[in-house]
Amino acid sequence: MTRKSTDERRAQISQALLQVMAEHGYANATVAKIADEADITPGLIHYHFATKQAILLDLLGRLKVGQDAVIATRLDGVLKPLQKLDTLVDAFLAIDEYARPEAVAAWIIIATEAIREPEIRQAFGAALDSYAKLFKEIIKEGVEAGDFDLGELDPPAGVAAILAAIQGYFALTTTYRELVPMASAAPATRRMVRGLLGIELK
Amino acid sequence: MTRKSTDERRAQISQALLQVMAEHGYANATVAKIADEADITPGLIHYHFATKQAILLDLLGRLKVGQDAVIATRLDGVLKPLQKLDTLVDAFLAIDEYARPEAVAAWIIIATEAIREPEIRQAFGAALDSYAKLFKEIIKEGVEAGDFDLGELDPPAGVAAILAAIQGYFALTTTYRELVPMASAAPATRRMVRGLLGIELK
Amino acid sequence: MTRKSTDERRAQISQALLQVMAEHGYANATVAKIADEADITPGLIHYHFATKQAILLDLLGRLKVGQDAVIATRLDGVLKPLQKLDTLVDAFLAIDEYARPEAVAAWIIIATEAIREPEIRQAFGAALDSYAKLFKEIIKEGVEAGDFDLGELDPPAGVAAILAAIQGYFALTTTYRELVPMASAAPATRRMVRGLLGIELK
Amino acid sequence: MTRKSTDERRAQISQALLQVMAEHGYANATVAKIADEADITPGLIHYHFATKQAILLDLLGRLKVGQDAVIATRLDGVLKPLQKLDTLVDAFLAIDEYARPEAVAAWIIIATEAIREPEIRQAFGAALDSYAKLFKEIIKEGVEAGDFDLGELDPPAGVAAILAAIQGYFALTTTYRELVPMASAAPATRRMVRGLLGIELK
DNA sequence: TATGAATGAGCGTTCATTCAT
DNA sequence: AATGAATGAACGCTCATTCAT
Repeated sequence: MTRKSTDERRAQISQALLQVMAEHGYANATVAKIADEADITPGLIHYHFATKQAILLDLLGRLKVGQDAVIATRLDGVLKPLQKLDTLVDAFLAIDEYARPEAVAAWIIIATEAIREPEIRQAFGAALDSYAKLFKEIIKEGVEAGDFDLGELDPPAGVAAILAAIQGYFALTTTYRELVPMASAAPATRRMVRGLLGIELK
Repeated sequence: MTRKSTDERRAQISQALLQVMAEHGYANATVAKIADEADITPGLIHYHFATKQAILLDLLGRLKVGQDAVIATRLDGVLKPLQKLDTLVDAFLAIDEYARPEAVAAWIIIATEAIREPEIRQAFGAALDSYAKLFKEIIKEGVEAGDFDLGELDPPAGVAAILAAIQGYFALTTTYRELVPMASAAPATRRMVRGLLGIELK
Repeated sequence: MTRKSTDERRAQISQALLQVMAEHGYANATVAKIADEADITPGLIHYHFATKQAILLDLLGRLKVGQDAVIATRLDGVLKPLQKLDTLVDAFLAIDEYARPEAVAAWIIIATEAIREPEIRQAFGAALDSYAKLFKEIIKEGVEAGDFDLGELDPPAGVAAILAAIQGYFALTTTYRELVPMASAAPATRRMVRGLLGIELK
Repeated sequence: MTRKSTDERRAQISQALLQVMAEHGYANATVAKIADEADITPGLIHYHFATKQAILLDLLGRLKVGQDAVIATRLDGVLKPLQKLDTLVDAFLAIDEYARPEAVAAWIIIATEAIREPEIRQAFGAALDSYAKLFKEIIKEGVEAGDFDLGELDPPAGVAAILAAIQGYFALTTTYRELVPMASAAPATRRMVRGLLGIELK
C-alpha cells in the first residue's frame, strides 16, 4: 500500500463514501464497501475517521466547499439581483444538473439522514443556512431596488421557496429522473422564481 | 392479544412503521421497534409481512390511498384549471402542512430508499406518476383554454416543476423546518405556479 | 436447538462464562467462546443479555446467592461467636477450598474487573458489604460478650482483616497454588482470627 | 522527540503501562494509550518491546526490584524474627499502603493476568517465591529460637497465610477501599501474624 | 531511534428472519 | 393468529503488530 498523507486519504475515503452511498444509501454503505471502493482496508478507514458518521460529515463539508467555489466563480461580475438569482439557480440545477448525480444523491441522502441524526442535522442545517443567507441578501437587494415584489410574503419565505424548488429537483432527478425532462429544471425554476418575485415574464 | 383480521393487523403494522420511521429512519426502524410500537411481537409481523420492505410498500400504498381521498374530496366541484392547481397545492402543502409530519417524513424517507431499492423505486414512481398525470391533465386543460402559457417549456416540464416544489417543501419542512416560515409553503408555491404558467399576479 | 426458558438459559450462559473466564480471564472470554461453551450461538447470548458485562453481573449474583445458601446452612444452630467465625472461615476456605476453583477464580477476576468498571465495582462492593455485615455482627457480639478483644482496632478493621485473608487465599490458590499447602488455608486463618481478636490459643 | 537510551525508554514505557493499567486494566491498556501516556508513538513501543506482554513482564521486574530495595533498607539492622516480620508487613502495608496505589493495582492486575498467561504466571510466581523465601527463613529462625509456635501448621503454611493477608489487603484496598479503615492494615496484620505464630499479645 | 500509516484478525453487538410451540 | 426463543450473517469498530520512511 502506497502511503498517503492524512488529508489525501480522508478525501479519498469521503469520495468512496459518495460513490457507494449513491448506489446503496447511507445505512447500506458499509465500511467494508467503502474500503473496497477506496481500495484500502476497513481498519485504515477507522484510522482516519473515528466513526462512519464522521466520514459523512467530512463528505458534507467537501461538497459544500466544492459548491461554494462553483458559486463564487459563476457569481463573479454578476451585478443585477435577478441575474444573480438566475446564476445561482443555474449553479445548482443547470445543464450540469446531471453532471455529478452521485453528489446530488449524496445531498438528499444526507438530508434524509439529518432527520434522525442530530449531528448531521446540525451540519446540514449550517450548509443550508449558508445558501439561505446568500439568497436572502440578493432578494432583499432586489426588493429594495424595487425589482422584486414578494406580495404578502417576506424574504425568508421567498428563500425557502427557491431552496425547496432546488431541493425538490435534486430529489426528483435522483429518485425518478423520468419525470424531469432533460434540461428543464433550470428554466422552469427561473420561471417560478419570477412568479415568486412578481417579475413580468417577457 | 386479541386476534384481529389480517387487514387490520397490516394497517396497524404499517402505521407503526410510519411512527418509528419518522424518528429513526428506515434502516433503523427495526422489526423489534415496529413490533413494540404496534404492541405486538416480531414474529407476528413476519406472519403478516414476508419482509420488512413489504411493510414499507404497504405503507406507501396506504399513504397514497389516503392522499388520493383528500385530493378527490377537495377537488370536488372545482372547475377552473388554476383553481384546481391551487387546490392541489393546498392539498399537499396548506396549513395542515404540519398536520401529519410523520407521513411527510415517511414520504421523503421512502423517496430516499427508492434510490437503491428497485421495488420501492417502482412503487414510488407509480405514485408520483399518478400525481403527475393529475397535474398534466389540468395543465393541458389550462393551456388549451389559453389560461396558461408555459413559454418554451412543455407540460411535463411544468408538472415536474410543481412536483419538485412540493417534494422540496416536504424535505425542507422535515429536515430543517426553521427555514420555512409558518404557512408560507402553499402561498409561495401558488406564486411560483403562476410564474411557471405565465399567469399575471393580480 | 431445544427451547429453554429464559432463566434456564441465563443460568447456563452465566455458567459458561464462569468456565471460560477461569481459563481465559474476562477480557478474553469472548462471546464466541462463551457461546461455544454453552453450545449455543452468539446471537442467543445477546438475546438473553444486553451486554457481555450483564452476564458477569448475573454470574456475580448467582455466586453470591450460592455462597449465601452455603453459609446459611452451615451457620444453622451455631451459637458462640468464635464458632460462628470458624464456620464462616470454613465456608469460604475449608476442605472444599479447591472444590470449585472456577468459582474462586471468577471471584478474583470480578474483583479485578471492579477496579475499572463502576457497575461491576458497585455490585462487587454490595456483595462484599453483605459479607462484611455478617462478620461485623458476630465480632460485635463477641466483643460485647467479652470473648473478643480487638486491642486498638475497631470492629470494621477486624472485619477487613478477615476478608483480606479470605480474599488473599482466593487469589493465591488461584494464581499460585503451589505456595499454599493443601488444606492449610482454613486452619491458618482460624489462628489469624484468634490473634486478631485476642483469643488465647489452647 | 529527544532520543533516549533503550533502558530509559523501557522504564518510561513500563511506567506508562503502570499508570494506564491502574485506570483501565491490562486488556484495555491499549498500546495507543500507553504510547499516549508516555508521550511517544505506538511504533516506538514495539521498537523497544516485541509484545505488549513483554512490557508487563518488564514492569513486574521493576516493581519487584523497587520493593526489594525498600525491604532491604527497612530490614537493615533489625535482628529479632518477630521484629523482622513486623518490618516486612509494614514494608508491604504500612501507612504508605496508599502511597503508590497504581503499583498496588498493577500487582493485583498482574496476579489476575497470571491465571491465564503462563509466562506471566511464571514471573509472578518467581516474585512470590522470592518473598516466600524471605518469610520462610524468618519463620524458621523464630521457630528454632522458640519464639514462634505454629501449632499443627508448618512454616510454608505460615508463609502462605501472611502472603495471603498482604495480597488480600492489596486487593481490598484497590477494589473496595471503603471496607478498609485508614491505616488499619498493618496493625491488624501484625495481630494476625501473632495469632498465627502463637505469640502472646501484650 | 523514531514516526505514524497500514494491516488483518477478531471483537461485541445487531437484526431480519425462522420456527417450535 | 400469535408467541418469543433461536439463528446466522453481517455490521462498525478495536487494536497489537508491521513496516516504509
